[in-house]
Order: sequence, then structure tokens, then C-alpha cells
Amino acid sequence: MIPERSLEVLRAIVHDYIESNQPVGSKSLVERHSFGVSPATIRNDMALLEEEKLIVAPHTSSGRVPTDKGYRLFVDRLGEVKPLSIPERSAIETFMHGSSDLDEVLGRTVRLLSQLTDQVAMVQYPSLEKGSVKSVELLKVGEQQALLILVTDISRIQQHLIHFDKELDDDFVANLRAQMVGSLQGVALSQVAAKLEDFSSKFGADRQAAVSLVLDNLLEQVDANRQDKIILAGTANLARREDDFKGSISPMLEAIEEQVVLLKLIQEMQAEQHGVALRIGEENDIEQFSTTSVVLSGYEKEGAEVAKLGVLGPTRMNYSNNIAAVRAVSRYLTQALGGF
Amino acid sequence: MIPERSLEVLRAIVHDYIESNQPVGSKSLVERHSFGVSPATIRNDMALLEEEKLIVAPHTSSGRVPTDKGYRLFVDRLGEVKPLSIPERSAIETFMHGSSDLDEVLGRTVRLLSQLTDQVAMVQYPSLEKGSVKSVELLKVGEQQALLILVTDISRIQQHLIHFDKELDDDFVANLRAQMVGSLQGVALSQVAAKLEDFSSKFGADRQAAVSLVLDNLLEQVDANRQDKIILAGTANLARREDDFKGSISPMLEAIEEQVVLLKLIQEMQAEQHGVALRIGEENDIEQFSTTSVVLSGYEKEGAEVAKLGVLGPTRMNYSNNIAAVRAVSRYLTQALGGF
DNA sequence: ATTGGCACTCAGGTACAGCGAGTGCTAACG
DNA sequence: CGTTAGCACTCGCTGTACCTGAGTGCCAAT
Repeated sequence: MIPERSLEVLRAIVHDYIESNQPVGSKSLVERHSFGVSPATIRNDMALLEEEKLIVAPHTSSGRVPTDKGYRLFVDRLGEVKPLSIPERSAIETFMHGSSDLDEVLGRTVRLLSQLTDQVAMVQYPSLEKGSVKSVELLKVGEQQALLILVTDISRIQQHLIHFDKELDDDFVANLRAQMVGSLQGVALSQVAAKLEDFSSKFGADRQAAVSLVLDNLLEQVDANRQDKIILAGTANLARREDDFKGSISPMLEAIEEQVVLLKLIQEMQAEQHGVALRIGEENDIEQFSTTSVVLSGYEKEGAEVAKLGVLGPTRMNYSNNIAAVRAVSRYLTQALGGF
Repeated sequence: MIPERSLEVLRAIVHDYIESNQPVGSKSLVERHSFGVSPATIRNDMALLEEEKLIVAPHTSSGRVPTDKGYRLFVDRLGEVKPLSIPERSAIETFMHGSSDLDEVLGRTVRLLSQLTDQVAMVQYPSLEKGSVKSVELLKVGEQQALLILVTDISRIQQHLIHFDKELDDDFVANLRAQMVGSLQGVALSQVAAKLEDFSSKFGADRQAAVSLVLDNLLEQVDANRQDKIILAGTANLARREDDFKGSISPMLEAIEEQVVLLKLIQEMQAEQHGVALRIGEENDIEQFSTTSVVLSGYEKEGAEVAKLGVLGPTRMNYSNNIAAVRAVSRYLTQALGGF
């Protein structure tokens, strides 16, 4: 096992390196921390840490830098999660105050998280995979147009304008609406398609075209609910930290913009301790993110986790702070969503 | 006046510099273009161009680079707008095909534009400043919840879930809905507030709280329509062209993410020729964009310009291509919107 | 007006030396 | 046996010097 003091040395190295962005050597280490031993002793410890692949020397004779493995040990066993500072807390409080529109709340959340961490923040929209239909409506809004509205039980409302070939008559619309409400109210989204199997048989042949047009639209909306989405903030922080990443940042920006990669990543990650999921550097098996770390936490609605939020930044990031921020924001968001 | 051949030299310099990203010298110039004169002659022309501040030499003895003013002259008088290539046209065709949901169409448009130009593309949402209310609906979707829906005449639909303190009764909801429809149908958005002036007097004292809750929400939605919005694609292209910009790109990313700056910029710019507005480098009086050029064009709906779209990139960009692409995409979008 | 010739400039590359932070190793110490 | 001082060594970084080559401005000749 690695002796206690060596672990302290690792903690100090991570701390100093995050602060200075310079490889840290034995001498400056004893100067800044009171180990009560000489640099030579520290060097022995560092040799050990290097053997364990927890730190590495960029060049033969320069200070050491933590490896991904080193960061991992740090967060798992050494990084005490600091509570947020008072100003940070009050920033959260005020930020979270305001309209309760879902889009609006999530938008504020992601900007808040980005500000607290100085990293790229992301918030996943609530997944409605497990949701169910709360209400469905069909409204005539023009001679040949109707509005189809789907309200699901996770505060999300979608609507779509449908154009018909022929003029609509009110009775038909009302009838169709009533049938849909009857069939679907309370039905799980995953069951909607099955429920509608032979729905159109309830209508006359002359209505088939219009009915199937509406049903197609409805199914499309249900599908759109499955398809997750992420909103981002603070991508400029990537550019600001550019040299923390090995190569160019443009592949990363692409991956982020693409969303698909990001969604896959989020899906894969599982919470570890404190309800926070963490991937460090190469632990992400996605090439573009091999020099970045991701901190994620789920947030809840009515007791069930509905989606995740988190930050993404260079492996050289302030883990203690960021983990604390992600946890706090996720809790506040859960709280804010409770009001719906 | 600047002699004809000197202008040809400028055109050649712009062309070669865009292609090679290297200051271009007299010798390589005569090699690549058939001027029929010697390098020395070209040098005389270049001295003239430099005097006119159209080109500049980064160091005392290196090739020349176009200035903002040089680019300006180039696009105004020398840059023939190439028609798009066949593959580009078909790319547009296929891209534009599909769902006619406004969000969806604009999303596809911005990605398309980014792909065609290899730059950051932006599409402004149709401004509804001049729009009017097409339809307004109030739906009870729960014991204490109702859905307020606003449909405007520019294919946009908004909805908001309202929570009430007390249980709702159907009659009240129906009545309120009818009153709103009666008061607002066809009314210009800018007139909505005025129309609702003493609307609540139509209801009993016990209803005042609920009524004003609904009206507040409605006005909020009308307001949200005023507030413009821009969607972006291809921000990764900024990072890829990083060294085309003098300093760091992170202030630019910030400005872009902020939207406010961008909106101001878009507002200010006025179309010049071919219906395209262009700002080159320092012509943008916004500091963050002093090394970027912006190409914009309006797009229409029912004959009236409703918003703008365009690209943003380094001053060293392929103006001919980008102007052509912006024009073409704007026309296609106008066409696609006609279908609503 | 155009051109060849020529001296000049200057960024960028290579070579080399000195500095200094940092290392590993060894021998001495409590 | 863990700790420490001492020491030789490594190697990235910085600064100096030098060279090269692309490109220039100018001038006299065509």
C-alpha cells in the first residue's frame, strides 16, 4: 500500500499543479506545504508515486504532473468536497429565482453552472422515455390548419401545426380529439404507438387521410420526446483553456456541437459517490475527450431521476469545486422542478 | 484613379492570399497569373496599392497582404459572384427537404449554411414585432393547471403551463377563453397590451387573481416574441481558423454566445448590393469582431423581410463563395417559408 | 512605361553556450 | 530503517551569433 505521507504529497502536487499549471518539483513543494521533511525525502515519495503511475515527469528533469490515474485517486480518496462559499450559494439562490418555464429554468441553470465552474456546462433535457401522456389536444386554428398539442407529465409541452388538404369541419375535429383523449390519456409514451394500432378504423373512409396525418404527427412528437437533447453554456471557456488540452480544441467543439457523442457519453456514465459521475481523461473512451474530464450528476423530478447535468473541462480542473458545484446545482434544480 | 492592371494585381493578391494564407510576393504572382509583365513591374503596382492602403507588408521585406480596405474594394468592384456548383445546389435541395416545422427548418438551414461556407453560420428567428395574433387558446389540463397557447401568423406557436391556486371550473375557463379570443384574434402583437387594458373588469372579483395570472402570462409570451434570437452552427470552424484571428478567439466565442452583441450587429447592418450586407474587419465597430467579416442577407415571408441569416469568419475568407452561399440559402429559405 | 540588376532588409532556421530547476543516487546520520 | 545532505547529471529554456532566402526599393538602361 502507498504510505500516508506519499498520498499527502500527491494531494499537494495535484493542488499546486491545478493552481500554477506548472510541473511541481520537490523543493517548491516543501516550501509551500509544511511537511516537516526535506526535499530529498519528498523525492523518494515522488519516485514511488511515479512508479505507481500516479504522477509523471514531462521531461527527464522537471517537476511532476498528475496522471489521469493520479487525479482519479485524488478525487476518490483525497479530495474533500468543499461546501460552496456564501457568495456562491447566494448566486445560486438568485439565479434560480424567476419564471418556471422549463426552457427558461434549464437555460438559467446551465449558465449558472458555467459561471460557478468556469467550464463548459451542460444540462440534458428531461428524458421522457418513461413519461406518459398527460393530455392531448387538437385545435382548429384556421380553415385548413389544426394545432396538435401533447402535454407530458414532465412539464413538457409540444405542439405542431398540421396543414390539411381539405377544409376541416368542427365536428370531425371535436370527434377526433375526443377519441384521442380517450385512447391516450395517462398512457405511457412507449405504449402510444401500440394503443393507436387500429385507431383509424373508427373513422369513415373519407376521413382516413386526415386521421393518419394527425396520427403521424402525434407519433413524431412522441418520438421527439425519446430523442434527448442537451443545452450548453460557456463554450468560450474551452478556448480560454486551450493549452490545457494537448492538441487543437476544434474537434472537441465539433463533438460538442454534434450532441450525439455527448449524449452517448452521458448515457454511459454512472454515478459513483455522492451521486456524482466522473470521467477523467482517457477514462472517456471517446477520442475527442481524451484530455478532458466530465463531472455529471442526475437531477430529479417527483423522486425519479429524469436527466443529467454537469461540466466538461480539461483534466487539470478544480475537482473539489466542480464536484461541489455540480451537486449543488443539481439539487437546486431538482428543488425548482418540484414546483411544477 | 487606380489603373486597371493594378486592380488586377489586387485581385490576384486577394485570391492567392485566401488560398495560401501566405503573404504574396511579386515573383510568385507573375508565376501563377499570366500578367505578361515582369516582377519588377508588379512591384511598382504593389507600391501604388500600398500607398492607397489597399495592401500592407507584414514585415519590411515580405509579400503583401490585403487590408480591410483592400478586401472591401475587392468585393465591391472585383469579386464576381460565382454561381454555386452543381453539388452545392443539390446539397441545398436535399437539405431543405423535410418537415416544415419552423424550428426544424431553421436548424437545418443554419447547419447547411455552415457546411457550405465552412464558417460560423447564424440564422435569426423571424421577428414577430410586426406579427399579429392568429389564435389564442386556453386549455384545462389538470385540476389546477391550464395551458395557454398563442399562435402568431408567422408560423410560430408558443405555449405555457399555468398553475392556479384554486381548482378550476370548466365554465370559467371556457368563458375566459372566449373573451380572449374575441378581444385578440387578428390583433397586432404591439396592440395586445392596449386591448387588454380593462379586460379583467369583465369578471367577478373572485376571479381577478386567476384572470390576471393568465393575462400576465399572455403578455409575457407576446414579449418573448419581440425578443429576437439567433441560432448558430459551426462554431468549431472558429477554432480551426484560429490563427487567422490576431488574438485569442475566446472573446469572440463569448460575444457569440452572448447573442446580445450579435443581435446589435445584425440590426445595424444594411444590405448593399445583391441584397447582401457585408462588414469587413474594422468596419465592425464592435471590438471583438475587429478581425472578422460578416456576410448577411435578409430572408422573407409573404413578401416582407422577417429576419436575417449569414456567416461570420476571418477577414481572410472566400468572399465570392460565401456571398453566393448566403444569397442562395436565403432565397431557398424564403421559398421554404412560403409553404406555411 | 517596362525591365534587369543590385544592394538591402528581415523573419526564420540552425548551432552553440550558459543557466537553473529538478532529478537519482549514495553515503552518512539519529 | 527512514531521513537527509551532498553531488553529479539531465535537459528544457534563453540568449547570441550566424546564415539563408524570399522579397523589396531604387536606378539606370531599354
